[in-house]
Amino acid sequence: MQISSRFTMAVHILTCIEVFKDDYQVNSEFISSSVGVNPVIIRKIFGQLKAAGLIHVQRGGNGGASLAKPSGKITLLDVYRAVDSIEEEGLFHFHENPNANCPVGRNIHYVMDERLARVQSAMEKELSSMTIAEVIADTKQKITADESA
Amino acid sequence: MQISSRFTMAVHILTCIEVFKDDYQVNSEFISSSVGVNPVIIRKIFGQLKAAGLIHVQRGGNGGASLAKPSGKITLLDVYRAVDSIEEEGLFHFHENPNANCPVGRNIHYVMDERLARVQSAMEKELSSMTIAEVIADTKQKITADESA
DNA sequence: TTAGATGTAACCATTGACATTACATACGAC
DNA sequence: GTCGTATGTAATGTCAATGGTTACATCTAA
Repeated sequence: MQISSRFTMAVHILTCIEVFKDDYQVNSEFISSSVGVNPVIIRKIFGQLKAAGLIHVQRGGNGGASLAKPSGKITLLDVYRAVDSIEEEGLFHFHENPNANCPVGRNIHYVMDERLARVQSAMEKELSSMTIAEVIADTKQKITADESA
Repeated sequence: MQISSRFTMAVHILTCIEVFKDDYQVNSEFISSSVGVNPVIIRKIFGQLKAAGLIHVQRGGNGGASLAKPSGKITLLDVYRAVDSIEEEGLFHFHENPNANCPVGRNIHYVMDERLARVQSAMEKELSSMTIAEVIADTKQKITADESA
């Protein structure tokens, strides 16, 4: 089982918004061309990023998206939480019907929960240490390097 | 997207094997009752755990499963890798058709890969720090505590 | 040889992701 | 105010993975 590509698409979207903001109208059509998916998919992710307070979205002519806060203040954890609804469920999915009449079945959930939470925390800590600003910086640097080659 | 419940089932299975080995014949039927799923599911996970060298499985009367190595030598990462085929794919799923004609689309994969690998490593490091022996010890302790209450 | 266990193939149902069309809704410019 | 343009979202379809279940071949200890 893998984490949905919505996450990498969302990072891609935020990067595009910032990189192209001065030169293009960054709307769902424009971004869909860069990401390589249907514009509707982009709009749905727009909705999730907007709900999380990461971007502003405007309708109408000259519409499109813009960052709601500095890229240095947006961590990959923010993005991950915005598009993957792990809040309620957690990263791990526990089997649902362990037998309460079995000593192991009755206690395994309790015993594992703390450990699974630690694993998820480790992952989230790493995600929270990275910002969109860094991704943008690396991308721009790569673009420049490619052009001079 | 969540990690398959096969992982927590596998931990449950390994715990059962060790906890009940002296008092019961621990076969797929027995375990399925504790885990709360169909015996065939248990047998499929048997196959994955066996392929990973974590258990021995024996057919026929008095058959069943046993640990192939001390529980203290089996980490949760071993179990995770045994049942979730993340080896080839990785934890994250990248969108597959970024536009090579777009400066961002052309480079986003390269820029993100290193970061995603770091996140996965952080998670695996945490998983590798926990052993089945610890899960068993906590489970036994919980059972004793419940009985004396 | 036989009872009992695993190994596995062949289904089915459900779920979630992602794709796509279509259209209602909102906003800016004139 | 109307008109062009972009978002918001419902409806539908496809595809893959999970988990459930039945059935049966295969193996093994007694």
